[in-house]
Amino acid sequence: MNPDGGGSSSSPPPPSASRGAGAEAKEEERGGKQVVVVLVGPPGSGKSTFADAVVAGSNAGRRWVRICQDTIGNGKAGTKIQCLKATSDALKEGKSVLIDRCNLEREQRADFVKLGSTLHVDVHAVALDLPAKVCISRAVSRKGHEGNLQGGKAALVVNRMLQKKETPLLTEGFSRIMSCNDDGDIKKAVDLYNALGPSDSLPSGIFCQKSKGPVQVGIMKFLKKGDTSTVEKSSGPKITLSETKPEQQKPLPKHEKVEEGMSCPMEIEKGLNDKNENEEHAKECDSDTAADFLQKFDNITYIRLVLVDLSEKSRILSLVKEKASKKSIDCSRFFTFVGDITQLHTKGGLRCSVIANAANWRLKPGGGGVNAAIFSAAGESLHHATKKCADALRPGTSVVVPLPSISPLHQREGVTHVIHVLGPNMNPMRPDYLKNDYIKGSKILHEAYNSLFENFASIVRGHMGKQNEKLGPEMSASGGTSPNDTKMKREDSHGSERMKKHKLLPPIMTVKQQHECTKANMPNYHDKSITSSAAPNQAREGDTKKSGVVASKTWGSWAQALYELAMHPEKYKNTDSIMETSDEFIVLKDLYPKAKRHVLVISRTDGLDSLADVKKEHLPLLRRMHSAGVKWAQKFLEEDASLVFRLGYHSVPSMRQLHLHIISQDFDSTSLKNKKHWNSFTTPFFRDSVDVIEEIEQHGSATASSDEKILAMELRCHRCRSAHPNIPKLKSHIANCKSSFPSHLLQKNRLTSS
DNA sequence: GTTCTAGAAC
DNA sequence: GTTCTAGAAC
Repeated sequence: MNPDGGGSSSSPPPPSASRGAGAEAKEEERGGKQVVVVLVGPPGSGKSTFADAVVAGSNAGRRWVRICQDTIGNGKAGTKIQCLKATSDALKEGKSVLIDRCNLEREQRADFVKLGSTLHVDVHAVALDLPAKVCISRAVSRKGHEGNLQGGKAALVVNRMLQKKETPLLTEGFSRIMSCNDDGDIKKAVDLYNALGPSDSLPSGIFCQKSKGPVQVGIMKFLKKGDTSTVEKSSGPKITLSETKPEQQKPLPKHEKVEEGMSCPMEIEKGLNDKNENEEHAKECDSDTAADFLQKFDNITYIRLVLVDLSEKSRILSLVKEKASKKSIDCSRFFTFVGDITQLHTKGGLRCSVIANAANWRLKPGGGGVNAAIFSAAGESLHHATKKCADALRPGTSVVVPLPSISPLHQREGVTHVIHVLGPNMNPMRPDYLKNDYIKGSKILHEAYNSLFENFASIVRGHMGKQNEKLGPEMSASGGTSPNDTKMKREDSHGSERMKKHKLLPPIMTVKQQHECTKANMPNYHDKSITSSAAPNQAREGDTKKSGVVASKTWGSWAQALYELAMHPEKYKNTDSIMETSDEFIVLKDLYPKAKRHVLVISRTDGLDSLADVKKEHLPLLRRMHSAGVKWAQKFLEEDASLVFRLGYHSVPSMRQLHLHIISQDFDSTSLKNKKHWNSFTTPFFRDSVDVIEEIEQHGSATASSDEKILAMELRCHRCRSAHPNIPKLKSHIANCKSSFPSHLLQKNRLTSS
C-alpha cells in the first residue's frame, strides 16, 4: 500500500538511512516501525479528537495509543513524567503513540523527541495550526473538557500559549513535521495515519498542508498551489527573490505576518552547482544569508523569501530546504516553490512583487535559462529599464530595476521590480573567470546573495544604502525608480472592474450639486449629491502622456468627500470640522472617529489621491503634513496626557485625496465597528508617516504598501497581540490592556506621546 | 432568541 | 467611507 495514503505529497519515502542495523533489528522484534506522533496545538485545536480518530480509525493493523496528560492519572490531570513513562511502556509493547498535550514550546516536546530517539523510534510532529480565534472559540465553548479547561478561562490560556508557540522544526529531532491549517487538513492527516500499516513509514521532511481554508489560511493557502502536482518541465534549478503578497495573511504568534517576499532562481549559483560537491556551498549561502536576512526583518516587516525551481526533482532545492529547516528558519518565511518564475501568480498563485534574475554580466536579455525566460516574459520594457540602471554587473553584485507597468510581467504577474544578480563565474569564456577556485566562488556567491537581499530590503523598507533615521534631506536616488512604474494593480472596491489604464479625471460638480453641498455645509460622506454627473471615473485622455499606462483606482461616489473639502475648504468654513486650513493641506476632524482623537491632514494637491500617487516632488508636502499632524497630536496631549498618537496613511484608502491619519491609540469609539476598521489602523495596512517619508526619500515611491487582503486578518490587540473572536470582545479587551506597544512602534518616533 | 459578520447598496 | 440586513454563529 501507499503509506502516503493519497495525501498531498508525491515524494517517495526516503530510505531510512539514519537508522543503524541495531534499530532495524529492534523493529523486527517488535514487528514493525513504530512512531511517536507529538501533537502540537493549543487548547481547542482538536488534539484529542485527532488522537481519538487515529486510534479508532486505524484500519491497517497498526496499534495506536493516545497519551493524554489531562487523563493519565486515573482519569485525572497528570504530569509530563507520567506521559513519558506511558509512552515508553507503550512503545515497548509495540504500540505507536499519539502524545495529546499542547507541546507548543520546543522544550515541552523535547523529552518526547529524546525518548523516541533513545528507543530508535521515529518521532513525528503534527501541528494543528488552526486560526487562533477558532481554537479560542472552541476551547471557550466546549463542555465537559477532560482538563476542565473551558469557558472564559480557556480564552486567556489559549492566548497566552499562542504567544509562546514555537513551530516544530526538524532540528529538534522530528523526522517528519506536518502542519494542518483547517479541518480538511486534519481529516487528511488522520486518514494518513489510519492507513499506516505496522511496517509502513511516512516520508520524512516538512509537510505543510496547504489546503484552502475558510478564512485565515494565509500563506498556507497559496503554498498549496505550489504542490508538486503542477510541475513543469525542468531546465535546471534557480532561486528567485520576489516580494510576495500572500492572498491572505495568517498571523503567526511571534513574528506575526509575512508580507513582502522575494523569490530567486537557483541559477545564481549555476557555475558552482556544476559539480555536486559544491552544492554544499550553495545551500550554505542560500540558507545562511536568508536566515540572517529574515532575522533582520523579524517582527518588522512581512518578509518572505521564495526559492523557485522548475523541477521538483531539483537536488539543490531539497538541499536548501533541508538546510533551511536545520537553520530554524520559519518555513513560512523561507520556502521553496516548484514552478515557473515568470508565472508565479497566474500559475502558482504566488504574488511576488520582486523577482531576482540570475543575469549575465552584460545584462543582456539573451542566453538561456531563467535570464532569457524573464526577459522574454517581461518584454522590451525590462530591457530598456535595465539599460537605464546599469550597463554591466560584477560577480557578487546585483541591481534593482523597477519593472515598468506596461510590462506583461508587471501586469499579469504583479512583478514591480526585477533584481538582476550575478553569481560567481566559472566559465572560462567570460570575464572574471574563477578557474576552479570554489572557495572564492562561494565567497562571491555569498556576496551575491547579500547584495540581492540588501536590494530586496531596500525595496521593501526603502532602505537603499545607509539608514537614514531622521526625516532629513533627500537621499540619493535609487537607481532610477519611477513612482509610476511601481504602482500596483488594484481593483475597485467591488472587485468587479479591473483598474483603469489611465489616470482618472477628478469629478466635476454640477451647479446644482455644489448648491446642495453648500446648503448641507459639509460634504456628506455617503450622499450622492456630491457625485459628479460627469461620470467621475472616466479616464482623462491627456494624462497618459509620459509613462503611458498607470494603474489607478476607481473612486466611488462616496469617496469624493475629502476631495471636495480639500478643493473648496472655504465652503465649509462654518463647520467646526475643519480645524486648520493652509494652501497645502487642511486639518479635519474625522467625521467617524475611530478613537478618542482622530483627525485627518488632507493634502490640497489635485490629483494626489493616495500613496500610490506620491513621488519625490511631494516630499516637502509630506513633511509639512507630518509636522502639522505632530503639532495637533501635541495639542491633544496637552488636554489628555494619557493619549498616545500614531500618524500614518492607509495603504489603499477608501476616500480619494491623500490624507494622513492622526489617531490616538485608545481606539475608544463607537464608530470603530468592524474588522476592516480595526485592521486598517493596526496592521501594516497602516503605513507610518515616518516610514512613508523615508521610503520616498530613498526610493522615490512608497513601495511597501500592503494590500487590502490584510484587512480580513484575524483580530489582534495592537498592544499585546492577543487574538479575539469578534469586535465587541476585542474592544472590551483593549479597554483594559496595559501591555506596552510592540517594539517596532517604539522606534523612530512612530508613536507620539507626552 | 440574540449577537455578530459580511456583502450589497449607496 | 456608512448603512442595511440576511443569515451565520452563538
